[in-house]
Amino acid sequence: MARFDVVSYLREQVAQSQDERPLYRKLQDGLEQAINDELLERGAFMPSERVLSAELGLSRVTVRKAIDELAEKGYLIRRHGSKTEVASRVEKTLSGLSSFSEDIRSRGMEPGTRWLSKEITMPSPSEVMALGISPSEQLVRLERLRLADSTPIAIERAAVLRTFLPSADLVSDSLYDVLEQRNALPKRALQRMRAGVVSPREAELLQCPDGTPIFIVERRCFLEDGRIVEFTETRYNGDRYDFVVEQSA
Amino acid sequence: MARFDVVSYLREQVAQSQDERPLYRKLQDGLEQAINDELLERGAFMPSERVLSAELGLSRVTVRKAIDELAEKGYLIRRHGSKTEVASRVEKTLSGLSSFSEDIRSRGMEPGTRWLSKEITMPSPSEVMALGISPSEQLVRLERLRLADSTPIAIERAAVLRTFLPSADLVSDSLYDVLEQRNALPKRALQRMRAGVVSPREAELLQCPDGTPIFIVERRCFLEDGRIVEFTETRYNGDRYDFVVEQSA
DNA sequence: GATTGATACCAGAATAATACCAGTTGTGTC
DNA sequence: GACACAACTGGTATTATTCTGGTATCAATC
Repeated sequence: MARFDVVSYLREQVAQSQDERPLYRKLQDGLEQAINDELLERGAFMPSERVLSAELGLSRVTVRKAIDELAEKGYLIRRHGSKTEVASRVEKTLSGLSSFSEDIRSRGMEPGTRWLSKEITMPSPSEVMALGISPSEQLVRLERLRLADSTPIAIERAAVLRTFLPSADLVSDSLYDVLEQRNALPKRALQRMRAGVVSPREAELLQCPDGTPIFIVERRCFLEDGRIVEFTETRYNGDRYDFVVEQSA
Repeated sequence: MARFDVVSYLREQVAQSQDERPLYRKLQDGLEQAINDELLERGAFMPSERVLSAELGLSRVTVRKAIDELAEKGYLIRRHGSKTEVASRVEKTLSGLSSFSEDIRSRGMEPGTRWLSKEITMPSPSEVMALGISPSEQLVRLERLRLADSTPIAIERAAVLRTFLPSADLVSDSLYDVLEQRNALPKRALQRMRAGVVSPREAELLQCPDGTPIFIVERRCFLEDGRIVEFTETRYNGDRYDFVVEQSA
């Protein structure tokens, strides 16, 4: 997109005065919108901070803050001495399915993770059923604790076929980043939600009392061609977590 | 939402003098209502305390107390030096949530219903909040047991505004049939799902043991013009019921 | 004690303007 | 093409002001 167009688009976004957002937030939201709507194309370069600052009538500090936030979220790529580039991939994998981290952040809390184990191992009976494999076929299992404001909130156990993930060591932070690099990013998911009661091990990991209700989410992720990639079970402390969904007729 | 709109809406809420609620509670309830009805959108920023105090004619202590209470409940996010933000429970848009009867039938079981009560009555505190009515305004409450193959599986409690349903006797089988006849068929719903533990009364009705996990679904149904019609809470026996939904990119 | 008001002060965020440093890109010359 | 230099870029820092939430105090009323 030509600079002229981007800048006037952003100028409109920032000029909106009927709401209480800080200026950097208006610019951030405007940029994010421009990227999502492909007014700012993937791989394109942004006007420089100084140009945006001058053209939008904002201080460079304000412009930088907006850009930094989007870089943090993966929308933009920052390189010292070089113009900022629109990332060629956007984080979202499945529409309407936000990541745990996004979800926790949206509740005003800080997300965190603690790895419990990453191994190649034999599948459990439910993993055999879910992934449709033989009981003697090994898989990669990733188990971690999910935190919100440093409080354990969920135990997540992901089982991934070795076809798509040969080694557990490939995953440092995000499983989906690795799957994407390997052209195995899921396009469809089935989620099953139910309630349960905390087990002694879970009670210890989640630091909650016996009898605490558990919100259990099983997720099966599929490629476009229908092959299953991953089976993940997440067990949330039911006293601390809920799901909100929207439905329209 | 524009500050002007928020402030005049809240001014109306606070001006209600027909009840005994303290001022901070009126403001708190008004804010909660505005958030639930999405007049105050998730992720939006509030006017500052000082602006609200001046515009609503309340002391800042009063405004702060209302906001603090909502922040404590997770509706608002407080950040020192920065305006208060409406928490965004990231809402997932899901397809495939079907009616109870359809769902049970698709599992090869026969759905059934047993009415526990149909009455015009005073609202509970959560119904007051959910429907945005005054505590002295009566509503229609319909309580029934949901069966699968004659086994009790859920307790459903629906509260409907008398604007849309003047009498409980109008409902013989399906609430939605009646609402449709009265041109009040909901077009949109928000559902909140969480886990809990069965109460003694529920254990008796659902014929399940103490400690059984409960899958709780709260549903708020809206007309096309945004007005709320109904607030329903359904408590499912977690050992017998789960939800399966599909999502795609 | 709870509610509510008025006022004062503190700490942090948002924003602006300016200066300087380090890295990249563009341009001109050989 | 290689190289030097200028211009541009992002990165960091400083000073300053204003607005924000956070805390405290005194006071009146129910």
